[in-house]
Amino acid sequence: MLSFVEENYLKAIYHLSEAGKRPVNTNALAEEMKTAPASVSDMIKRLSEKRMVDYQKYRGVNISEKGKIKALHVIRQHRIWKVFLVEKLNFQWDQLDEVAEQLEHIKSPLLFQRLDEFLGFPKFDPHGDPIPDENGQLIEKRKDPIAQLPVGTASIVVGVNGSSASFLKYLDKVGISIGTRLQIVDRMEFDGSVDITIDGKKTITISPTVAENILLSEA
Amino acid sequence: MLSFVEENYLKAIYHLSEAGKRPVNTNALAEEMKTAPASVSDMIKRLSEKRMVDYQKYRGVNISEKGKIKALHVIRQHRIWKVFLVEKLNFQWDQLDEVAEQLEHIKSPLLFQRLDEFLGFPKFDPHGDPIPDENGQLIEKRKDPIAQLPVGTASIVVGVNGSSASFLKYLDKVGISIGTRLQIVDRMEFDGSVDITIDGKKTITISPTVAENILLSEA
DNA sequence: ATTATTATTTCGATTAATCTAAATATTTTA
DNA sequence: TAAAATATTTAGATTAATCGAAATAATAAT
Ligand SMILES: [Mn+2]
Ligand SMILES: [Mn+2]
Ligand SMILES: [Mn+2]
Ligand SMILES: [Mn+2]
Repeated sequence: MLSFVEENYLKAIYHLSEAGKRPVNTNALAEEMKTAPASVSDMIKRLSEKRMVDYQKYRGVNISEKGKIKALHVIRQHRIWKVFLVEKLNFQWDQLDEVAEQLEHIKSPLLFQRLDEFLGFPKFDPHGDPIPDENGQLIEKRKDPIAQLPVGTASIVVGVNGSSASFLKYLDKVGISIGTRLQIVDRMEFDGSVDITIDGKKTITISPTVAENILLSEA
Repeated sequence: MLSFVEENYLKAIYHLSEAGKRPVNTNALAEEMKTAPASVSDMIKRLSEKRMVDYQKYRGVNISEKGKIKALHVIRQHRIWKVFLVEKLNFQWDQLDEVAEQLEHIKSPLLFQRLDEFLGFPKFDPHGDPIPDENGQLIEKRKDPIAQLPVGTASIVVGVNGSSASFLKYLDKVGISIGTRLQIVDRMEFDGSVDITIDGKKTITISPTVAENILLSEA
């Protein structure tokens, strides 16, 4: 059984390695975990003994298959709780992480089974991030920024890049959130501004920066 | 900030002292916490330094005002989660404690505020135990076993003594749960068996033992 | 009032998680 | 390629939580 701390490390390693694609170095992990590099060295040794990571000193750490499954399990629980907090308890986006970071460590398969059912088996969390299934399978849909899609595209908002308060407030104001249907109606060649229609109702112009940071689903 | 373990100890001290009425001795606490008495001595010292308990060695431990408030806070959270698990996730009684023991330690005033609201500000948990308010106030209603109430009494089931699986299964079978309305229609003098009407529908006879273990509200 | 029994505390260790400072390895730069 | 800079690990402590064994205090029995 992994401790809360070990689970948090695994999750960080998973994310920093981009799902296991590249090794993670000690300082990056120390920064992510807000601990001293020395503490990271210690913890990596522990995780290595538990076969959760592959590790050769000075070479960085790679998550193992076993570790990846565990990490995805925690990520699943994290995201399911987020859905609950937003859908049922009306949490704001910026209040989510602090609580989900705690709730994700609750040990009870039954709880998550029932919670998942209660929420209608959601596939994406409130940020548009996909929820892994019980086996750690991620059905990652491609997400493309508006800026990279052709005029005429009509699709669903599945995520945003970054999460600055001012950007989220802007989205709120113009009426865009996860699940909103957008259509790209025009693109200004001179600066990349885009006209979009929101939910088939009103049409607004968004800046190139905004177009870069709103992600639409491929289908 | 108290650790999970400290919170669990405080709760145990609160319960074993019957809400602070009497001191708790080391062995009783060790048994309750399933630890060695030596560990209890250590922990009591820690809690005493934090002014959560009053302690003189060999004299037992008394919960302090500060400690009582903290304990009631944890108890509140424990019971609110139980309501959630039963009402929203359809947990059985015997599956509750393991999960609630974990969830009760989540640190987030906002979460409990919202959860309380989501559940409609429940006053009692699924076992009929009262939920303390945010200030630790307990509006404890008297609970009387059927065996001690006069014939003619009509009232609501607010709790049961004990929680053996077979007893709970029996209650389930005859259709009695927290909130069920019962009327005492007759009592056999020779053995104390009682005839009760359930929800104004069917009338059944319960044994003296059962009559001793079903608790009705005073009002 | 001793003695025996029981309860409690202290002592000394262990494990998990953390830190600072020092040592060592790797990488970069000149 | 040797020195300088950076990254990482090791060494040695600390704190929380736990334990078994030994010492001590309190209580009960003779
Ligand atoms: Mn070390
Ligand atoms: Mn976490
Ligand atoms: Mn000690
Ligand atoms: Mn607990």
